[in-house]
Amino acid sequence: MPELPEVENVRRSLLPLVGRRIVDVRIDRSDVIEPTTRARSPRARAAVATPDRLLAGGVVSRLVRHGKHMAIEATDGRAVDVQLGMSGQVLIAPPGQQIGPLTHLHVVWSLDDGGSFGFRDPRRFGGLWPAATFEDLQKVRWAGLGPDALEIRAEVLRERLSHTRRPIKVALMDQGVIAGLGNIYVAEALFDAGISPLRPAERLRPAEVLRLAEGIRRVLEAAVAAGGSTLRDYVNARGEQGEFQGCHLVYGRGGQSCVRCGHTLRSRPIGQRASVWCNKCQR
DNA sequence: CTTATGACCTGATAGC
DNA sequence: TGCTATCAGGTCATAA
Repeated sequence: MPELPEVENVRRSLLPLVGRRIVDVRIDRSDVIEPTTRARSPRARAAVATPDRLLAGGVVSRLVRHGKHMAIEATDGRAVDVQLGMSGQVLIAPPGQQIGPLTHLHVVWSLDDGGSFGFRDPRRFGGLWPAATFEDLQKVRWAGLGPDALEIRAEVLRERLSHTRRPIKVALMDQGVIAGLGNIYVAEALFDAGISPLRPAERLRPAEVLRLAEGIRRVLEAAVAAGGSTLRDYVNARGEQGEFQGCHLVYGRGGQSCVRCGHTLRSRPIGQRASVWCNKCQR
């Protein structure tokens, strides 16, 4: 999916929404709303997927990100948690323009200035989770998330890693441990820190956790500044691609040479996910 | 409790 | 050209 840098760029490109009133919500596919309740009856589904729960009539007050989640809040308190999953996009159209036509455009919000924004998700691993208030949203949807990766502190990370023997790569992918990293940025951060993805998390030494926390922040800050990574689908709300894919030092470079030492980068699945690292630089 | 596995979806690409 | 297999930025429920 969009990982933290991509979600942050979506958030920033959506900031023109703040202060706009939502005058209409068109729902083309109600099962992207609270998709975890997909098993419910059609009647219950319809009750969950109403314009009112999707901020109809409200004025957008804030866009808040935590990890890979983004909340859209209205001045009356209502909020919607947006999760992009693997292929989700939020797209904005200025006054006088249309978002589409596009396939898999599931929800479109119309604004008081004639603009609009929409939620698109071909693969439907993402979704929208309405809440009565932002506090409810945090309680129900965000309480299980670890601290945001962009601001991770070494002492906090050390505590979070100290109770699991899973490979560090797998632990960092767990949103309950630290929120925001996915397959790309875990690989890049571990390379930056010089730590093998296979190391049991609880066995990292304090100095290594310090390097790791710094590596995570450094990589994410650079990726945010570069507009995120576009491998295939990712675009921000204005439809612009990211540039950080050109800066990947290990992700997607299995079999090529390490930019630091020249050794051939190793590549094999860890925790069911493709992983690439340098055996010499990462210990 | 922690950890592993399959399921959920579509679409792009590689190989035959 | 057209078929099938594989893979992809991520969770989630369930089983071990």
